[in-house]
Amino acid sequence: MTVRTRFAPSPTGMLHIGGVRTALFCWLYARRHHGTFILRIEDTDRERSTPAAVQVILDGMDWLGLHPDEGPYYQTARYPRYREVIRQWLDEGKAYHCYCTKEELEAMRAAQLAAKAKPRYDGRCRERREPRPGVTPVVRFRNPADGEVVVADRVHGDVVFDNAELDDLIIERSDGNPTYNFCVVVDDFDLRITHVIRGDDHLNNTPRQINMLRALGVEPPVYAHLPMILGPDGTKLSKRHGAVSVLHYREQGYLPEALLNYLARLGWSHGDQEIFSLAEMCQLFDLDHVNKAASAINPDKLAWISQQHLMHAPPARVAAEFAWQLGRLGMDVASGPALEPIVLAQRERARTLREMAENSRYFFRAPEAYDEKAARKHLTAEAVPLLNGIHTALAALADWNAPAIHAAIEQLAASTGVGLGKVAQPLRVAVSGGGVSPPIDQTLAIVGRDGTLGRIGRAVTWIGAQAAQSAGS
RNA sequence: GCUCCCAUCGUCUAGAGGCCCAGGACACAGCCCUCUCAAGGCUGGUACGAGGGUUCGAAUCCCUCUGGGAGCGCCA
Repeated sequence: MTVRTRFAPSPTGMLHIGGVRTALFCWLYARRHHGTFILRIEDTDRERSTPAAVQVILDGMDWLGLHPDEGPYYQTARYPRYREVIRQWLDEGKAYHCYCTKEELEAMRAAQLAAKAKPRYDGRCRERREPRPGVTPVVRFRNPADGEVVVADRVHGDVVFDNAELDDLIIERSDGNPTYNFCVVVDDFDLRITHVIRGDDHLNNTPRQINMLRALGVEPPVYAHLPMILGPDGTKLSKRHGAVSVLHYREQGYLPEALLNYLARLGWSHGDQEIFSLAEMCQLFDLDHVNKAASAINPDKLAWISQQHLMHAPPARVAAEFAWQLGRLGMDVASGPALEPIVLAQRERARTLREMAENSRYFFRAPEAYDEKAARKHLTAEAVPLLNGIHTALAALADWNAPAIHAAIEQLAASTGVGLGKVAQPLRVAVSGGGVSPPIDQTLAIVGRDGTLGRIGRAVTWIGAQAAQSAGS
């Protein structure tokens, strides 16, 4: 039997990190077993589901590369099928009409809570034959009254529930719409889902779903309930703490495979390995090494993993996302230097593509001002002869490339009897505007000869102006 | 309140009775490398929630407690 997994988000909010992790594990499991990954949109909540939310889910999955093999299926498109099952269950006595009003139900709940009992429907309409005038009924599933249900969970082991704890849940509302737990069961059955991988907030729903599956005449699929993901502070994910749309991570400059790598390690492990390519994850993922305990997001580690991927991904691939980030900063990529050399020069000093872009501005535009501290330290009167000297040497270079530039700088340093840093730092500030950049030869190679010579000249002029100003004041 | 789940360094985790006076990773500190910043290398500190068992032996098995979390909707 081929593996069939599904990711079933409800389009009522955004697709955040928790949902993505669930989707990832479903996708990974399907890939690992050469199975089918299905996307199903659970939009039976007509009030809160929106097309925009559906689009956000689709866009997010697309950016991440978690493409479904089947679907998306929409529950709202399957209403006739749900009605059919409900009719059948009504005929077979597996479901019944309940004429209790919302007020009655509320009173019941209040009384039970007051008696320190678990609030649940008491089954008072179970044997009712006659309709009740003026009340549009709901349909309830007739849950077995006794015995127990065992959820054979791949991450938690066997979890046993008493049927006595379960009440008869509503499967069709009085407005005729089916409800979530019921739709899930019918869909998982119709779609022949073999492995239900989802958040463990659904563990408590599972025994009811198993009972309904059995009413349908099938044995349940394999279940795997994943632990929750918590915010950096160890509390539930909220808007304040990490519950942001996945696309936000793109804006922050993360490579999708880096995000996915991080998420895979949140709750799953393969010995001591931390860095995984997509292919490795697909090959190694299993349910046996999924953790049972909830885990907190650690932004520092995400950033580190991001950098690892930046350093090891093909430069051409990084360059594509890098271009997008530069564009966001208003850089004119088309008329600037080639991107791949910049990626190569910058990737070990940037944790995200966004950082890389912010640190690469001077490759596209001459600095408008010098970093104050760096200028005070390096753009000094002592630096002027050095800058003039290197200007001359660089202007005379036959070939403009890093080794040649490096040789020129070394030669100047040697002939003037100073260390390499004495030449490199003023040069770095002159060209980049600050005290930090890739190795100076690489930096100059990318900036280009014209740009470099111009910026050196401007720095010398600036030093002169500073001197004149302080002399005059 | 009831039912269910969970519990190893600050964080992510390895660990399926002896290999563990607990290993890796992030973060942190120091050193090395070095034209800056990084990257990289080396070194260091910090953890089995508590109490009872079982066993020759327990982070690993059992019980209780404590602490977290989830569910208990005509929400999904």
